[in-house]
Amino acid sequence: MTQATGDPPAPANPRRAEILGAAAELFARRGFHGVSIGDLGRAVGLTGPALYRHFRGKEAVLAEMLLDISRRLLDEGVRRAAAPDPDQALDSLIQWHIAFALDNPALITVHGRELDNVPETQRHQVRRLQRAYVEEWVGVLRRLRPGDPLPRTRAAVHACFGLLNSTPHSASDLDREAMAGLLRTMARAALRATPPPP
Amino acid sequence: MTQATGDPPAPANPRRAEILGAAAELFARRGFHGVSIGDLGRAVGLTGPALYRHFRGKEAVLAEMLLDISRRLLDEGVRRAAAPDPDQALDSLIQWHIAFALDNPALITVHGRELDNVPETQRHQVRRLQRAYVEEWVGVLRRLRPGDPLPRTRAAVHACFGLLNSTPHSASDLDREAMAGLLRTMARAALRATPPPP
DNA sequence: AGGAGATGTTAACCATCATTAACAACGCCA
DNA sequence: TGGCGTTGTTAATGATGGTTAACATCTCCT
Repeated sequence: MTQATGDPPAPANPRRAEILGAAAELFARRGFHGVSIGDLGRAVGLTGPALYRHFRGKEAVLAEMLLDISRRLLDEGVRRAAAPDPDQALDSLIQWHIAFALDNPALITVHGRELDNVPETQRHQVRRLQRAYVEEWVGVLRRLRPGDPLPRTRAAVHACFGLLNSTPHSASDLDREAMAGLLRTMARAALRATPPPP
Repeated sequence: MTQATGDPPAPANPRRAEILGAAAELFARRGFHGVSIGDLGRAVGLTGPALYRHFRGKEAVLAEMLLDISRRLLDEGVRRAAAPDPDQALDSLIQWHIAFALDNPALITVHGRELDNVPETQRHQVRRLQRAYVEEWVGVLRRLRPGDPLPRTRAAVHACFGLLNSTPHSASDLDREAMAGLLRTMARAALRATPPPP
């Protein structure tokens, strides 16, 4: 027994998950504004308005999607960054991010592109989570590059994300294992390279 | 005297350039479908329909923009890749791409995101130009990593573009020179790293 | 059996949008 | 001076979109 109000259900509903999955693919391919509610329903075998039984609206789908991604990235990121040896922590973070990007190319794409279309309150939450995730990386990296000025360390992390998140745009001629190995090698080298003097 | 048909002018019109510049910013920030023709006109101090005096339509603006970017990247890319020493050629390519990305963050963003919204015929042209640009890099890199299987070299180039194109998403706490130096160091290291055995 | 809640559907609404039509001002050359 | 091409404007048009309303099923619990 859920409440009798017109509010969409909060619990983990299989339909909700199905819609979120289809929305990820569509948003990634055509952009948030390029996907209609009709497209979205059709992608899961429904008509457009059926969507309102599960979400408050189109923006709510995006918001929940981005919140979910950001939380998943951060949760595991915190765990991996906690390794005592910064070398191991960094490598563990890199492998985590690569696995996530290879497993969820559409999510990574949307995560990087559509934040502006999330309603304000939730946009702030997503931003906080994203920042926190970046800071996990920055914290580990700072132990490896002690003299590096903080803004540059942060910029290096962002650049590294750009590298790792390029996965969805590579035509993917490589099988998963080869791609993961390549990205890992490149990311490690990029982050360990000695930057020019400040 | 141009022709009396309703066709928009082809020559380098200052208004056209102004519109293209404003469109780049808007498309980068809100996505192609998130920008209306009214927004576009307003951004250059006109009303929406005035745009049709200069372009055949909204898609034509995007098409011309992407064609222009792709051509500029490729033209200079060919020039730089021609350096006899592959080491120098690679470094020259890296610095060219960094300069372009730092000077035109909006263009780089749109270039990477909106290809699907270009009408078919021109989309094919853009794709050809993009591929050709990638192949310039691949050609240089192959001389530096002779044993590397081709698909992996290509994937490495795509990943490197991801790294370099991350510029617009970094909050840019770094001044231009510092950012350029950082990206150059990271890109060089990433591309020179020895990948795992195939 | 029956009633309630969950989950769909179709029809209706209003806003927005891309595009075109009709009309106005300005500059330039014959 | 007169007319034509250029570059604007506002008004109209037709399509599409997000959202809501009204109505239909189905399931499940009593």
